[in-house]
Amino acid sequence: MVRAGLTRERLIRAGAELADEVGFAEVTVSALARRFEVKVASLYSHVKSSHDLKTGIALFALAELADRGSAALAGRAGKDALAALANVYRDYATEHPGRYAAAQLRLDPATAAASAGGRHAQMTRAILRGYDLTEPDQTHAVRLLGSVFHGYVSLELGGGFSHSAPDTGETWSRIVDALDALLRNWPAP
Amino acid sequence: MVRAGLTRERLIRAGAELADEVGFAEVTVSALARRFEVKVASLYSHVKSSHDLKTGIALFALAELADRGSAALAGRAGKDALAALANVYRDYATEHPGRYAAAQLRLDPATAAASAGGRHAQMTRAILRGYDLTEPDQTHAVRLLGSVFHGYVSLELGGGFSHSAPDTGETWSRIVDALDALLRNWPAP
DNA sequence: GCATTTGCCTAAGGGGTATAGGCAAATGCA
DNA sequence: TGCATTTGCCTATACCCCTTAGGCAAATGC
Repeated sequence: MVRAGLTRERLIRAGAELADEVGFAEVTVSALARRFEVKVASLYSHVKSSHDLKTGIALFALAELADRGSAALAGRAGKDALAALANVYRDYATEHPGRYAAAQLRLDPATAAASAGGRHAQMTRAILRGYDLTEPDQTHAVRLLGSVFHGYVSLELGGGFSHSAPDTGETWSRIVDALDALLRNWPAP
Repeated sequence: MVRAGLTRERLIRAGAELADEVGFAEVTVSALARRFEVKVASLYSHVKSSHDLKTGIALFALAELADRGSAALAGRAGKDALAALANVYRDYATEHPGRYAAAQLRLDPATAAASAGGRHAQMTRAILRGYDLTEPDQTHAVRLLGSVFHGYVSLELGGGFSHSAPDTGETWSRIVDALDALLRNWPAP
């Protein structure tokens, strides 16, 4: 019988594509086996479990998103950098909703530490170098930016803003304006 | 045989409690049946499906959260109101993580329209009456506040801010300060 | 007190997860 | 090139969750 050439990496990539098509929650070992025209049990030599598969997809998405962020940030500073990173998150979520959802998977501390999660925090910190913030305000601002990016994108993706004017792209760019103004004029405690 | 006295409402309440204990994703018709010491099939006279049960829990949580918001907002305005509503969301998520997760369930448009979702948007709009914003900036601001509240709370709950100083309560109150400053000084387009 | 309704039950089928053990294809080495 | 070993995918099996159909007994209504 001809072998399918399964690999942990191929399974994770295919899982990411499947997530974008049907949603991350619907990514299942069985569905993936069907996609490769292979029996379910065959996948268990390559991934430890369904959870392991999903974790793999999450790490993949986190890294891919961090790569896009780094690329967008190169050569930019200040508001320009802020808008660029903001758009990376929003565009990624639009193009790859399943992967974006995967990136939100709760990871156990050890896995999280080894993930690209730290790169994301570093990118936000890099943007803040264009503004005049010192600790602990810088950390507060990192958390605020993370919250806005994640919150907005997930509400928009979840349909929370649908069917209402003005359009969400307009709001997004005004929010970036507002964040820029806030960072330039961060209130004293 | 003694009847258990099942009711749609009792099932949804118990489902909400179960969600807080084991996580919303682990709320299952089977688990609920075990909790009532009843056979699984018995629940299907009260809820249409597993999805219907989860939707019920989501609507319950959305309404409960809106009630808390209304109560907190009564008699407050300006930054005081802003901080009060912000804390309602954060405290609810801390006390009832499963219900908070349930409130994030994506609802179909008809169900969403009949939910307490609209009350949430109205509460945020009410806060903005204490600031000097006109449309469309008011809508942009509503979306920003929603994004920050939801984003911060879900990142904090997901462990995104863990193991790092300063503590998250401190950041939260500084973020409320920052939002207040931003709303008082919203940038022109 | 009896008929009707209601509530929970048993039975059964379908899909996902996971493990054990088997056979054949690929690989490595003389 | 031929044989032994390793590797990859398979069948079989068991368990859990979801869902529907149909049955019997408790509660309700007249």
